[in-house]
Amino acid sequence: MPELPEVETVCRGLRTAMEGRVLTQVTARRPDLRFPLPPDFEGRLRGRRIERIDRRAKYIVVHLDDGQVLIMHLGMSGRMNLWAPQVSAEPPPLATHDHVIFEVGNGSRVVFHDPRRFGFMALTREDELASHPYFAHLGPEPLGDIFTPDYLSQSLDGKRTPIKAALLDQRVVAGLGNIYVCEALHMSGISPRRLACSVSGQRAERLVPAIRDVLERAIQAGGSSLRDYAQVDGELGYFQHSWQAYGREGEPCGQPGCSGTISRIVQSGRSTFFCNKHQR
DNA sequence: CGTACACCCTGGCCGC
DNA sequence: TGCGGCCAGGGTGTAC
Repeated sequence: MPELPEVETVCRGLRTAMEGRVLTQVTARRPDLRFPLPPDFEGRLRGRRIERIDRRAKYIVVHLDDGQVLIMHLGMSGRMNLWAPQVSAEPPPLATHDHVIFEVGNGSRVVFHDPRRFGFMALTREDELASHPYFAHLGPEPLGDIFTPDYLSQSLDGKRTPIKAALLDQRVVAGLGNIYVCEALHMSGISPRRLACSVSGQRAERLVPAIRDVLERAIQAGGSSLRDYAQVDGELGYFQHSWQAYGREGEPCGQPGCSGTISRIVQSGRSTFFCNKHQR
């Protein structure tokens, strides 16, 4: 159930398991993920060495030694399950919704598991990556240097949509999802219904660090759970985390000094959780 | 052009 | 226990 911090955690796990190693075998058990897999998907990956694994927004970007790039997206329910020979004598039996299996040169195995099949994989080339349809229109990384209060104010200028929707727009900032938008707005005291164009000045000064904060703390939590999970069952893609607003309808607002209650509303078809006392 | 909404798919949970 | 309805963390295509 991945948002940016979960994808970052998955990337870190995959790096450990795969970077610098050869894909000895790739098996796609069904060709129809969110989009059809590219032609000869297995053959184009087999025998390739993995040079580097990056994250861009919620995409996992795998650079191969022949200039190809494997792009993976976990969608809503995608996970990666790791297995290595030192964990158990035999790999666990394949389960329903285990769609793609990557076998790595050191004998370990990575399995893409995705019940809802909103996840997808694509192949492109290094020199076409930036202009690829998935990447061409992405805004800056929320944890990068470009994403500043000034940048945010400018890019929200004139937008009459609610700030909640604007922050989910990947052209404004790339990689924010429903949970962390709720959390960052809660932390910075901004109403999700406020018009995007009115988030500038002091509000933008509060919102940008709040976004960084919630993401960084979640990545830290993921990092520590990664160690635990990898030891237990190698399952990447989900970790326990406690939210201040998300999923807490009817509970007291946790903000220090606020006596409000968390409400749930629907904005552009998605749940928004917020405190209508301190978020203005 | 920007915004709003349906849709892709499966599973879990809740109420009857 | 069984079943229908509702919900879910994403991204895209279409209609206005």
